[in-house]
Amino acid sequence: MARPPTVRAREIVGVAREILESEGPQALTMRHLADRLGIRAPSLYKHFPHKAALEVGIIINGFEEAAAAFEDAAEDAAEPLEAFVMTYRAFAKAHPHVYRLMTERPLPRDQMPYGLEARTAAPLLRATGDPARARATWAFIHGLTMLELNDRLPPDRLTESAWQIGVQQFRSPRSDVATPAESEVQARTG
Amino acid sequence: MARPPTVRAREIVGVAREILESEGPQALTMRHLADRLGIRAPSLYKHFPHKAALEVGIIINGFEEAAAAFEDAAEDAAEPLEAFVMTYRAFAKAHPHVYRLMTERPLPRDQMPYGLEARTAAPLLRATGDPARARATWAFIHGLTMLELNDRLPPDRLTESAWQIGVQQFRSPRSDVATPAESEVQARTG
DNA sequence: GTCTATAGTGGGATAGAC
DNA sequence: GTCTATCCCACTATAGAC
Repeated sequence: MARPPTVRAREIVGVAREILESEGPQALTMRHLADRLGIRAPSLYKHFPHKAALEVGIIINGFEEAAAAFEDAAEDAAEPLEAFVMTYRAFAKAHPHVYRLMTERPLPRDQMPYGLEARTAAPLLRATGDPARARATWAFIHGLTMLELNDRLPPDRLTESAWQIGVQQFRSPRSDVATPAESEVQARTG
Repeated sequence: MARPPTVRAREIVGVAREILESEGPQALTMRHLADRLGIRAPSLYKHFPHKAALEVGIIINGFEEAAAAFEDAAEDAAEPLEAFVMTYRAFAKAHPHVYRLMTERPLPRDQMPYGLEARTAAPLLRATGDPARARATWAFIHGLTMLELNDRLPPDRLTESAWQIGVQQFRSPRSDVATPAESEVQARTG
């Protein structure tokens, strides 16, 4: 949020996130949220100009939690990429609807605390060593995560193998093939 | 579809897909579709029991088009994986809303023509050589595709590098690290 | 910060006549 | 296969009083 949210706004975001996580996005209506809070729907508009602002609050909340989890996982990890992937998968599985909100639309960067995106991306950046490589690795992780969350894959054992293969491939740069043009170092990885 | 669709049903699906592609999912309403067809909304229910059945028609339509494109791309390709990725990206970019419909929910396999899923998956399976490897590769391609479609990545040059790195990694199995347990051969890759 | 009341819009789906 | 008429649902948002 551009301006720091009030205590009450934070409470409302918390309840909104609970509704989203436990009942799904269709259930996150202004009426339902108000019911849960014991107030009337129109009162919510004193705290948030529109529903989208409320969702931005949930997104920020999710990023803060994810960033902390990724940082914890990176501490003293013998295999940083494995540790990251495990934590990432666990976060998405535990909060599928929040995860979708965080990844399915353009990030509202102008309404987010400065540095939060970079902080969340930092552990993977360190584990991969290069911003472009980090993005490719993230794409793999995100892709398999979404296919799992959306129940899109046949229920077989291949998915676990795919996770292993992907981590294996991205763990460190290949030494047996010529590498493409070195990508410039850049902090922002998203 | 379980039963072969009538000619009229096919026409309706075609128009529905046009609406979806050109105006987005919110625009795909029974009323709007009926307007385009010059009929009334209730009449649509003589052709489809509910809106979901109409969407299944669009999904099948999309798979048939994608499968044909992938097969064309695989013919005489010196670099099968590069060729596949180029075609896949182009399909998703040309039909973003159809692509989302095809990947964002469980496949309605029982309502689809037999073999269509496998046929669509075959070119990537051949390019990667192994079902589990194919799934990992697909996850990377799908992940980066979705992040691009959803405008989720910062507008920098890293994304093109990420595409290159991913293709490089998955082009052939690594020879410089020990491989994990060999995954069993299985045709169904999704 | 909360309320009541309500405007305005949109959606999916059905009954029954022709 | 199409129609008319209609039901019932849901939503965001605003005005104005307390």
